[in-house]
Amino acid sequence: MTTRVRFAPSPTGYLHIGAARSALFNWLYAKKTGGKFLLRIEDTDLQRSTEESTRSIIEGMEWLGLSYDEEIVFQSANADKHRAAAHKLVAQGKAYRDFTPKAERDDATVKQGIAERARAQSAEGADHRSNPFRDLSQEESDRRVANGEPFAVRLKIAREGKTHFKDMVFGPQEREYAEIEDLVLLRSDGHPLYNLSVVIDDIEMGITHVIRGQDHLTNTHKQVLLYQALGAAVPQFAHLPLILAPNKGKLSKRKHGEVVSLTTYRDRGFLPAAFRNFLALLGWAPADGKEVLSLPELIQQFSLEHIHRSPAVFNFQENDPRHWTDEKALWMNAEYIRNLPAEELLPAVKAELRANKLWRDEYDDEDRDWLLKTIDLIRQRFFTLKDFSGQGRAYFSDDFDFEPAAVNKNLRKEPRLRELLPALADRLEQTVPFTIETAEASLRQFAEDTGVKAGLLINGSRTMLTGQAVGPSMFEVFEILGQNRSVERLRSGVPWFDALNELGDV
RNA sequence: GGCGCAUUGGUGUAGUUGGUUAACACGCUGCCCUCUCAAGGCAGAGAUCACGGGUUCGAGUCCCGUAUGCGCUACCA
Repeated sequence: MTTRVRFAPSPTGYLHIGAARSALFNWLYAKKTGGKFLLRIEDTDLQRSTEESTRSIIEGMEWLGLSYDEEIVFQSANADKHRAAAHKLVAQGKAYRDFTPKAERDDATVKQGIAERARAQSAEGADHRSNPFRDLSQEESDRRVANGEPFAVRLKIAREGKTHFKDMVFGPQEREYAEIEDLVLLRSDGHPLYNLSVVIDDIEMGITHVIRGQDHLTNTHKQVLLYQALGAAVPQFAHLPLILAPNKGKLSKRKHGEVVSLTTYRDRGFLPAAFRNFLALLGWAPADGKEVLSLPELIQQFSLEHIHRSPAVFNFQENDPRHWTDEKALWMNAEYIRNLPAEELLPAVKAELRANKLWRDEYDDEDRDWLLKTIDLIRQRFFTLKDFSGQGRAYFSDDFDFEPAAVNKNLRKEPRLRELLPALADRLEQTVPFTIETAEASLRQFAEDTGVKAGLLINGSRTMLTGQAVGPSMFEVFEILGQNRSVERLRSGVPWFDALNELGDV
């Protein structure tokens, strides 16, 4: 039988990284087993669901490269089927109508309400099967319906027994029926509820493996009961450990902001492959310990058996721009930027340069080789795609900023540089041909002639040419920037040297 | 309140059926390289394997309890 898995987000916000990881694991499992990966949008909560959110989920998945098979299923379109199934269960005596008036609940205090109700019930000796309408006669029930009395539909769970299922991650699970209440399938306004909808849709879609967050682990028992009542085959389940915030609390938008949104990583210069690789390592580890994995390797290595059971902490420090997200994610991205074949990195760099008006059409043809060489040179020190337009700006434009700290350290400290640098420019202008080797030879000779350390000139040049204190080997920069631009930039400094001194300490 | 799940250095993880100094990656420190900063190489700090009992010749690995965290317990999803 072909594996069929699904990712079933509710479109009530952007794509959360935890959800993105669920999608990834489902997708990987489908690829691994040669099965299908389906997408179902659980938009039954009309109040909170938005089309915009649906779009962003799809975009996020596209960005991660998680393509889905078959048409997207919108759960709201199946509401009639869900209702029909519930009514059929009533007709079969497997569910019953509950005419108890609906209790209003306050979202903010539900948890508290649950605990209080539980305490009250156990105090008066009531159990989950105490509903007075559970054993109402068919005639009486029909009479009330004919009278127009509103009712919810609840699943009728046997008093004795237990449910079992074997979770592929958490192992064998069982639960006493006594622990499970007669769950509501249909609200009194006819609206189908989550557990019913999920089960009906999963059956309908032929889902063979349900891979989802651990928050659904205990609810799975209810769903197993539903599969059985419906006479359907129970799929395999695999629950994934949750992803927690640094304080081991819940990772939420409200509390943690954009760091939990997948789009943030796209917008801040992550390579999808890098983030995907990082995400795969949250709660799962390859058998051989090799962590940087290409997509084929990831698929090949992936297995549900190597997912572990304890929650993963997503480590980041709010209010610290340097550690705004997990350091390993940042490292992974740098790793990809550094090691991907330059050709493969090119499209992402192009998009970044374009967005910052640094792209020139020549990069597509006659200057393509130069571009590739430049990318290769500067990427060694980069962490995100943003660095190509930030730190790397001077390679693509003459209009770049000087880092105050760099100017301070490499230019201002040595007043002689205001004469030395233009003189060096003269020397380099006469260096023909102009290559890494000849530029180095000329500069070193010039240093010797003028009696200064080569390092002084090198570091000064770096800041003059790139605005930065750090960067690639200077002689390679000379060559990449070319003789004209190098010479020009070395000379351009004199006027603002003075201006800078007026600024005082930076 | 009840039920469930988890607990290996700061973080992510490896530790297949209990057996010598608890492994890897990120991060951190130092050194080397060097024109800077990375990368890379080398070295190092950091874990009484949550705690307490047990079983055993021997436990991170098995059992019981405790604590802590998380999840579920809704006419939310």
